[in-house]
Amino acid sequence: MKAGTNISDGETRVRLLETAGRIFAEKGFRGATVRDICRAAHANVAAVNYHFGDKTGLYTQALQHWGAIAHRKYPLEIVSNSDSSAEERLRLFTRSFLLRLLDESRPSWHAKLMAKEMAEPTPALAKVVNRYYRPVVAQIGEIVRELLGGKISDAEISCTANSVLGQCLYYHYAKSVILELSPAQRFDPPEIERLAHHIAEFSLAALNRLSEKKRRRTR
Amino acid sequence: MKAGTNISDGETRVRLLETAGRIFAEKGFRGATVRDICRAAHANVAAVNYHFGDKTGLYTQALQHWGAIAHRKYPLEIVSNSDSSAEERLRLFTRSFLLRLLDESRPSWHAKLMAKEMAEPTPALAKVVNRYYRPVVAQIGEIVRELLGGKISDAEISCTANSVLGQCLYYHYAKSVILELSPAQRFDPPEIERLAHHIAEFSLAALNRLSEKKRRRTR
DNA sequence: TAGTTTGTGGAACAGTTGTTTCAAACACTT
DNA sequence: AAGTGTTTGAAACAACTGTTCCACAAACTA
Repeated sequence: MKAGTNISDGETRVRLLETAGRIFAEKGFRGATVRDICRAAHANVAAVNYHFGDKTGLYTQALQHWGAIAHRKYPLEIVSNSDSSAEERLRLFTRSFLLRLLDESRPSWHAKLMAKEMAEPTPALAKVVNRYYRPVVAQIGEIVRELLGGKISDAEISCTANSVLGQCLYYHYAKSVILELSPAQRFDPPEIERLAHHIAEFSLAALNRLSEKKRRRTR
Repeated sequence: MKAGTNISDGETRVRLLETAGRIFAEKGFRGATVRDICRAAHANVAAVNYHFGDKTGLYTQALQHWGAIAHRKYPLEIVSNSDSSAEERLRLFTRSFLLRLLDESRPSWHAKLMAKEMAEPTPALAKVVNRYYRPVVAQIGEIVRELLGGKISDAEISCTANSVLGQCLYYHYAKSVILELSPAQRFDPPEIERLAHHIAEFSLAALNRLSEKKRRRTR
């Protein structure tokens, strides 16, 4: 019988899930081998196929596993349910988003897995994007809409949200290049704070200017 | 004897170089197999090791080959030697940079290879970054410095340049995710034009606002 | 033309990959 | 304790990987 129906599936299953998240995040889907993962998880090679059917099954479930953890650890409500102004929520957003992406100290592998998915999509992309990335985009979209004010087309909102997201994600996926260009660059928490602050202020400056322009035009 | 010293190395060499660029750009270094490349280039498997030593040799030389082509095709001088204002040069920059990244019609694989390098660095990263990406960063850095005005720290310049670069590159490396989120999104030349325009206006709004603020503060 | 270098083609090699097999060990019910 | 289904472990499989070998053709030199 295939596993997966039982709730408490032993512990090798979760051990594999946890370890797979780390290794997939490090080496990508193709780069990570089943044997690597199993060795790190102190499990037999056959365990992957027994518990998850095949490698892609393990990948998909690891993605969801860590997605749920990230969801619990960095809940979006902190930003969206806040009573703060839109400006302050944007600052909160860039800060928490960048922390998710760059903080090495805590096991925030879901963000790294997502980044790998972006670079080299697998069939699991659609599900993960809709479940975990769409809310993030929706959230920054709302903030941007509020800051721009007035009635703006969805295309414009989308572009502007992308501008904020792009600034944040750049530090993650171009990290190695940035380090090559300026080896002095650090990515410790205070530096992350500084980068998040800059992105927020840059974006707020743009948004304020653009909304002013819009108001002046409609006057 | 190893090849490479002779200038006209037959034609299978260049055929491999050209084909390898395309396939490495599509599948990345690990994903692309020597057999794939050789089949597409109508060459024997042994040809790779004969002409380039090994797979990484082919990769490195393909990277440089297409780097040189991109350098010839989209010369930076168009932007930096222009007599236009800094504003106009920023618009030119985002437009030409985004075209390099997204235009599918012409074989601009160097940008795609660079993006793959960013996601999963190989030992060839350092050379390629210093030769082809550093000038790009330097250029946008200069434009930003001029637009911000006054004396600004290098760290600040760097952050701001990254903000512009990040906005552009997002559309390239998150392309599949963007398509999943909004399938109606197109990436044809007029749409690229629109995106480039948005990025330029967003960034200019931010830069103008920030330089105003700076001026007010130092007054 | 004879001899040497240079390039090519097909086959094979050694290593790694995901996956499967099957017997032994385990947990759990009756 | 016997019998049940479930999980593990070591080995092997088949396919694929980069790479090498070697015979042969083509091009050039003397």
